[in-house]
Amino acid sequence: MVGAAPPRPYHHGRLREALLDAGVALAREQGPEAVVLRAAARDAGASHNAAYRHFADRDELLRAVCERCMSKLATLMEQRIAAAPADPDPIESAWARLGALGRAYVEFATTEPGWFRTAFAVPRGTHSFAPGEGVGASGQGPYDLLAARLDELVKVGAMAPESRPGAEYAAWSAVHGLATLVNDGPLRDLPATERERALRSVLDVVRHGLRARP
Amino acid sequence: MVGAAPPRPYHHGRLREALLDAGVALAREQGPEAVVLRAAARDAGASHNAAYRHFADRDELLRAVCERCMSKLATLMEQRIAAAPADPDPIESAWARLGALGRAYVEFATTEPGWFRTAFAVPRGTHSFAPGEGVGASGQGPYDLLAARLDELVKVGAMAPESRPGAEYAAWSAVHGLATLVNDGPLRDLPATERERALRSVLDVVRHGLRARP
DNA sequence: GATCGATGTTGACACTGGCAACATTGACGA
DNA sequence: TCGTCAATGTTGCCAGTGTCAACATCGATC
Repeated sequence: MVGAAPPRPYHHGRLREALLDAGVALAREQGPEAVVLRAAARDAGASHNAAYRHFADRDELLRAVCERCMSKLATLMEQRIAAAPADPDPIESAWARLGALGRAYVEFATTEPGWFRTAFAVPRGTHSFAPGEGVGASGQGPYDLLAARLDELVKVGAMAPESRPGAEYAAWSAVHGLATLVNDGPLRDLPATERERALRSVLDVVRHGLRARP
Repeated sequence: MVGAAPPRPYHHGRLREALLDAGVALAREQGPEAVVLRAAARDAGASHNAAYRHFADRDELLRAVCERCMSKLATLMEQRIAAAPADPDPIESAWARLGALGRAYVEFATTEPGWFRTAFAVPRGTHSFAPGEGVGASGQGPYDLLAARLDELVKVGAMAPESRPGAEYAAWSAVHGLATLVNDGPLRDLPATERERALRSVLDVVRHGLRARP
């Protein structure tokens, strides 16, 4: 058994990327707690401690993985907004796009629970992502995408301008709450049909809570 | 230095309670990740492994601590509901109580962030708390308290009966979402005044989203 | 061709969860 | 009275983790 294993070169070449890929894979399967330096290094084909040449500590690796997961969320939201059914009535179209955004958020939480949890597991001490981080193809993050939908609602007259300030908080909270309750929390075992009912209820309340009132 | 340390008895006597107290204290300071068997045992004045006589493993201890934290949340909600301002108009009173409930939820998340995170950090594999667990003085958990408020809204005519099914999801999600975003998530550094604005916006959308529409 | 900085490796330490074997104590029955 | 035993607590150990320090390799650059 001499020379059986082809000796890989001493230097990996793209270890940083490999560590990130491994971290993202771990996060997908088991959530943010599983993003562990030694495991990532193993999967990347390097020995532990190699990671320290690319990340100051475990938190820095985790933060980078979180940012990637946030990008994935933003990307799905972009896709679902683009695919929202168009309606002759611009008001109806605008509501449909907001609904598609909310649906995408919850869809991500249920189909990729590990990624969803990781996206929001940014280590303490780190502030939110800097501009340009955690964004989708359009360069916008989930928050930006939501704000754009709300601005559109005001523009087409679906929502009163007085209601606009603070509306992000309400819409975001409602959808984020359902997503976490279903993904992580007490509603984690809710059957799919009931989950759909819950989502409808949430979107309905947001729509009627935000809409221009006579 | 002979006989300086008063030797505590070999058997602790109430180790289970002491472990729980230590766990709750750790959770309060640093959240659920800090609920660690060895630290709890140290703080309780026993050596590691003593804990295994009372909890099968770390998850079982954590679960018991989570349940205590949920009780604390339920208790605060009960208090704030009871203290809600009464109004001659029963409809207004009912809304005030729902608002007090939502406020209490977010208040708990901001004033006791460790406990709040722990309340919802029930280990995977465990289902929600059994009936009678995680409840306040009235024997009701947060979900029960919310359902009672919504039933009351229907009863006094503030909310249409058709809107009642699924309303828990919407109300709970909205408040839970804000609480986690502010406690744990991207809004964790929101200044207090802005947080208050966000809370108002959330409560407002819930109210107008749920209310009987002409 | 020698030097040096960037990158990877090996070895060590302290911490955790968890298993096994042993120690202490109080209750209970012969 | 005394021996037995189950409940409870302890010491010792192992694997896995983050992190520091010392050493190894390699490519670019003078």
